Amino acid sequence: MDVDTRLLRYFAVVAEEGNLTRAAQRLFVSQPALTKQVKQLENLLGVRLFTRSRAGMALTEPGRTLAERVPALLTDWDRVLRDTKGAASRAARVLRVGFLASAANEATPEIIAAFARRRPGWRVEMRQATWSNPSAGLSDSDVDAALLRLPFPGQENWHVEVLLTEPRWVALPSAHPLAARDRIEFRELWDEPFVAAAPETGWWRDYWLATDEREGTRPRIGAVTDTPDDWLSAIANGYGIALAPESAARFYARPGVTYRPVDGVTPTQVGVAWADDTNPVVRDFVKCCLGCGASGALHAEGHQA
Amino acid sequence: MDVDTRLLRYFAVVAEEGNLTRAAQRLFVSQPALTKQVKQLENLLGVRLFTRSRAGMALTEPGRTLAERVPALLTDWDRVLRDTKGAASRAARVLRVGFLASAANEATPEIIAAFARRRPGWRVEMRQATWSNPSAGLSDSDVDAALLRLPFPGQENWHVEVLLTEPRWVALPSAHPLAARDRIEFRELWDEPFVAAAPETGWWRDYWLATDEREGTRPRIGAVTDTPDDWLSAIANGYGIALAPESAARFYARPGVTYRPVDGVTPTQVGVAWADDTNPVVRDFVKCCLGCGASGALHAEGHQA
DNA sequence: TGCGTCTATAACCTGGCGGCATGGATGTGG
DNA sequence: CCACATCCATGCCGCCAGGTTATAGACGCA
Repeated sequence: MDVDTRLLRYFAVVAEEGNLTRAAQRLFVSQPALTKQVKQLENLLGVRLFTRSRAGMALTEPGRTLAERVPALLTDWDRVLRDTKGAASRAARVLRVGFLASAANEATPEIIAAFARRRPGWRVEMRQATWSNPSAGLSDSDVDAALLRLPFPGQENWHVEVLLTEPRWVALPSAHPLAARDRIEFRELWDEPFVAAAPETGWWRDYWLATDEREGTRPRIGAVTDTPDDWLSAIANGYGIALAPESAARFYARPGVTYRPVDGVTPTQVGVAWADDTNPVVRDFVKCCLGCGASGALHAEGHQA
Repeated sequence: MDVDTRLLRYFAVVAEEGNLTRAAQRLFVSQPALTKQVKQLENLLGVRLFTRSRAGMALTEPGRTLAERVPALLTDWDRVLRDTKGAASRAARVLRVGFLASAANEATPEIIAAFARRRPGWRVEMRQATWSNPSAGLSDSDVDAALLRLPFPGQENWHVEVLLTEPRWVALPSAHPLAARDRIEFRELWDEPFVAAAPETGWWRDYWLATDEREGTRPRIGAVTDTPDDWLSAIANGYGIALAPESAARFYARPGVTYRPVDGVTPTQVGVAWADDTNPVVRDFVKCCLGCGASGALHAEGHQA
């Protein structure tokens, strides 16, 4: 009897949530689709897994049995997936490193060089990820390690080391009145339209909208972008403003976009994350990040700030 | 990253077989369909799993990694499936027993009665299976135990106890010339058209065509049926003849169909099979089968034979 | 009585799976 | 040397299953 792991994921979330509507939101599918999928799983097994009521979905006895064991199945599968993809890159002597645009910085070339010295014969393959993939391929085991902005969704599932911390600034259209100012209070930006990440990124989106630091004020969304290019264009074209790491001022300078320091938002960090702590090659890479990354990045920053 | 277990099953068979064409036959799908599925799995993982050549499909290094671990994943899933369905029947105090039509006999009611005495409060739910499901639901964990004709495909995967042995006879249209005879040599039937089970039943079909006892002569197929009713009709209408257990002469007597003893074919057995040997209720049922089943069945047989 | 909060149903669109027929590459035997 | 057998790949088509939006139905609450 065959099942798609998607069905099992869906089931697990509904079981945990006890509520179709909320589960559907978490899974980024419509509620009717979830209804159908749950029903299909029940038909497939020939077992009623939930008792429905207007209060929500409550597990039946066999439903509980299933719910207890599905998570292990799914993590087993993830593990096999990782090993398989890992075997491919190991065979090719390639270390796959994902990164979010904003997480690569002056230190990155140095890290790669250091790794090359430490592991001759190996090649680093850098893969840039879009915002809609906030773990930069880690969650699909598409990469062995990732350079990321912290915090990121699912951070607790991986090994993470912080590489550097820097303040968040704001990127605005150069014509914007506030662009003339030297420093800006975040409170002054509450009513501005923001250029945001896709909704599927969950609280990652919220983090860069700083929803926690708005005292309840709802952010206005002026545009949704998925890559640095789109993002810069959207800002330059006046669709909105956006928070960005200080280093973006150097890496993503563009006519029409001005970066300014902001007071009143927490700083952001760059970190390296990886899944398999038993892989010596990955550990070497992490060491390179920590070694030259920390000093190198700080050095560069001190230089240019 | 979601996968259907079907993909994994397909992959496992191709990996084991090393040959798409043969794997497709084993899986009862067309070879192009398999090609596509294997390719899809490779695309999904972003990993080349096989190296193709005219010699067949050879696993790559990552392919080997995957092939080593997929069987365990699949059996884990089967296990969870069994536990979930089992939880449902346990909660309802129902013992689900599958049976192939020809495996139920005079002893069956007695077995059920004995079980009812041993487990008051429990109910036995008898589920008749079609020929296309030779394990009578055991393979999908749809039943806790099954009364089957031995041997059956996948027999080695389950616990099995033999309940009785009986010769195979032949069922023929009453108008058939051989119906006038008292005994028939199997060799005389080699050229007759047979009423057979569906091809998907693999060697189960062959067993009832007695292909092993034809010294290479290809059986002729006159009709394919899935249930006793169809089967009887097909024979009565002269589409073909068929081997059948001796007891069928009593249980499936019908005008137009005559049963005759056959020499030169191995006898057949009825057995009880079950998956979960740790389930005390199932063990009780098996005991009932062995206790009253053996004596009862033999008794009844002696009576009527 | 009307509203908010659940889940279920209906109608529709699309993509993927499976089947058949066929192509292309490559050894093998008459 | 050519016809054939044996592999895997491709093209085309029918069908089903998944997703979406809109809406219905059940029920508690103000």
